[in-house]
Amino acid sequence: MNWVTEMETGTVTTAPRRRGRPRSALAQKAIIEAVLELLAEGTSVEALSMEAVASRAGVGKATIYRRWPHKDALLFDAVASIKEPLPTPRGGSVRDDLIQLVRAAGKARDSRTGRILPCMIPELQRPGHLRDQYLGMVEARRDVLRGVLHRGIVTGELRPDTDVEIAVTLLTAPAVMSLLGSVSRPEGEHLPERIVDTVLGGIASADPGGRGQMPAEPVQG
Amino acid sequence: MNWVTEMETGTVTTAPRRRGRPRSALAQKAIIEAVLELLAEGTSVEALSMEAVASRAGVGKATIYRRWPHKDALLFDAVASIKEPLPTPRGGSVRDDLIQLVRAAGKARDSRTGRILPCMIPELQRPGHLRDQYLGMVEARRDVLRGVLHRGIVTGELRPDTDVEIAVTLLTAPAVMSLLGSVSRPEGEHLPERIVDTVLGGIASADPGGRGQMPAEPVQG
Amino acid sequence: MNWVTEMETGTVTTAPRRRGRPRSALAQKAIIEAVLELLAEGTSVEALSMEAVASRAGVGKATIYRRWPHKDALLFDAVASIKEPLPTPRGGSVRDDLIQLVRAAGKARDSRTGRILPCMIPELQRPGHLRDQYLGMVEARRDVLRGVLHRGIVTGELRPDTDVEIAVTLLTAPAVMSLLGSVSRPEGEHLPERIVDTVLGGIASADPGGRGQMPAEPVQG
Amino acid sequence: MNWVTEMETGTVTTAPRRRGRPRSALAQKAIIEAVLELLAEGTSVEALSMEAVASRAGVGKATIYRRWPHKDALLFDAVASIKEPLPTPRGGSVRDDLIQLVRAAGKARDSRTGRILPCMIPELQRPGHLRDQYLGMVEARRDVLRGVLHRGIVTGELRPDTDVEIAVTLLTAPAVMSLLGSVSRPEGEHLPERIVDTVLGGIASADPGGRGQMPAEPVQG
DNA sequence: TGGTAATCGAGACGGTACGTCACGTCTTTCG
DNA sequence: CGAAAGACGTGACGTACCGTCTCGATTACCA
Repeated sequence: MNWVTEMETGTVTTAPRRRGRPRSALAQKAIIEAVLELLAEGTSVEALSMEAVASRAGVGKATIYRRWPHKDALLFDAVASIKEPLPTPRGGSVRDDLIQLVRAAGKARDSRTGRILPCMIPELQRPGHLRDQYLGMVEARRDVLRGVLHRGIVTGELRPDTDVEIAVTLLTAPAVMSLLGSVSRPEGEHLPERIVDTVLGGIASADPGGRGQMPAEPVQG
Repeated sequence: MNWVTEMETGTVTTAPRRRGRPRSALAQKAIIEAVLELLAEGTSVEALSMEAVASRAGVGKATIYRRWPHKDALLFDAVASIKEPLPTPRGGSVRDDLIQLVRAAGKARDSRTGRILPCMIPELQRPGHLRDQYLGMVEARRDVLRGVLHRGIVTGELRPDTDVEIAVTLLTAPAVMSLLGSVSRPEGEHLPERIVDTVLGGIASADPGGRGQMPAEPVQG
Repeated sequence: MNWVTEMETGTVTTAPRRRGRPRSALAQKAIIEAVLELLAEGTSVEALSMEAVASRAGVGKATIYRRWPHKDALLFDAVASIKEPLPTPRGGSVRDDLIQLVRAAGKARDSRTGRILPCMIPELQRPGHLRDQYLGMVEARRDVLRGVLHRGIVTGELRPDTDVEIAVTLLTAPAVMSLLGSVSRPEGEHLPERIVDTVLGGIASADPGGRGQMPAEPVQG
Repeated sequence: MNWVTEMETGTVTTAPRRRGRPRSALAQKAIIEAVLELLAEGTSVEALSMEAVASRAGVGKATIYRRWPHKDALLFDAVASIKEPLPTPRGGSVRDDLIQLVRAAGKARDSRTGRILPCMIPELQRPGHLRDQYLGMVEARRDVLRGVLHRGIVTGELRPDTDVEIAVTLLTAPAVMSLLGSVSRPEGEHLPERIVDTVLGGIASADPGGRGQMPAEPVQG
């Protein structure tokens, strides 16, 4: 899942137990924690220096580079370490499950997490480890959502012609908006409920002359 | 609107014409263009060096720093310079207008623009010039969307209890997704139409037992 | 004698009177004066900037470069401008003439002059305009000294086997020392007289066994 | 004695051995050597850039600035490092000792040394480390000369009324002249012998009417 | 229990980019 | 048309980090 465990996790049985002094688990944790502290304090990814991390963690620079090959790798692990566990829908009504998932996703805008995640976005533009692993994490969450939607179609709670991908995108929208941080977002009570209900019910009038539900004709941009 | 025009725009009537050799408009343009080229080539914000910009633009470093005080300022102006003009809805049916706006927003994922915009996201987390100006630009676009939605409520095309802020968020989501770049996005033909129609019509069945439209009871996380 | 006069001195009669605004003689003087002020204030040649000169003189940089091609050229002219006129011996006794010349040379350690001249020394190491012109000025002064010494040999005031070149060097010594500025120098009343009398009379005892006047034998280092 | 040893020399007994990787003695030497090479190649102090030094020495700029705070400091240490050891007179006749000392001083005009030393002269005008330390080195050499002259007075080889300070200045002059480099200097065989003998014996005729030894009357400039 | 070996904090290493300043030239407007 | 003002491309300044490399000191294990 990350650089450190990759290199430390071997076959369970063999466990060749590298000779010499083992690596300090405290140092490991202190380094990750130092990165998160600095990012949460408003240090930009650009301005975050390995030297500052080492100093804040009370650790030598070599101790960091022994574990992570690059600054990017450390950053990714640090960000990955704050991920909440994958939510599992309770299996009640589709509406209840969606509300639960949207609420869980909305937690991502919590104080520290919400300030840290956006730092990684530019790194996701170019192909590479960070992008692939980050994408995997995001897709896992979206798959949970897809599962609930497909179940809703099967149970008849959702219309059979439901555009699942579009629906996933819409239900994820508020969490994604919170990543941007600076745009105004809907607020108030029962936000997850309002979102889910809007997606479920739509906003068009029941019948304003046939418009809204069926496209009158394709519109060219 | 940006650092350069701020310092060059004086009282409209007087135009005192600063003494000495005027700043070269060619250099100005070459610098911005060099930044955009480098970003589009995959250079990360972190790796984008003023020295590379100067070299690419065929310009001295001092010529850059004479115009922008920081790398951030230059980056913001460069990104701001590629903004498309604010779209104006044609004023047909609400559905048509929304499709037009979503399509216009989707154009942001065009080759160069789409690769450049995400670079600025981390800069938007901390208060400052970049955040405020970027926010202003984004809100202007969202206001256009709000206007169309309110008109729909008045004309009866949209339900009177429509949650406008939620709807704005849902309709903006796909464009934002494409900015993030790394998550899977819905694809295929007539994407703007599908998005708008999903938001307009919802996904819930007409009546699977009263669920979907009205919450049975508030759900606690 | 310097860059400016070379290019400005024409035939007296013709005086073609160049068109346009004549060059300001005030600017010329202000520039030289600014250089001397800055050097006397302790600004090293290395730290002395054309920008500072222009600012101090209340002059544009181009006005300087229109007159002198390089910083070195300006520096040389500035230093040359403080040279006292060539001394002419009165033609009395050789001793009196030497004292007069030594005293005139000693004046070079006057406050401002003494602080400025040493700045040029490193520039004299490499061939070039500065070196050649400076060398010419120095040699002119030494030639006056040589003339007096040769006259002394003719009149019998000096010994016929006098090593003129060595004597010139010795008589110039104190002035040269004052260029170094930091070494301890002889002080007290009647310094020129003491120097000349020491060179004239030597320091060896009249007869401590033949030593001192005539070498007992050549000594190898 | 210089910046580096100052900071590395601790209490002789304890030698606390600073933590971390020790500074490379090779880099130290390479840097000094690079400065001397560049100066000897004719690079002026003004034109000598730290970047060129680092490049020539195959060293990072930080490695230089870790050891010397300023360009001046590095220059001084570089120049100080080429100082020949203090000469010790053999203790023969005063004449022999003086010739030995003058010859030793004359060696300073050897190829590289002679081209490097004059670079420092302007730095000696303003108070500061360079001036003080340079002054100390020069005075040590002059003290050796003073010692020989005083011994000569005691042994009777020199006249009891010898003006020691003037004599020191005269005997040092030729070496100083050679440092200045651009003025014409006496040349030929047995130069140290000719200088010493001229100073010892003077140049005045034995008796051209009482002049030369005793001033007829004080002369005012 | 005493080697052996990899770890630790510390910090120097060769580089690269930063943002500033001065060079000598060029291009404006004003007098 | 010259003078001032000041922008131009160039390149060095001294600083800060990068990722690597020694240091002496500190742990574990294995013999």
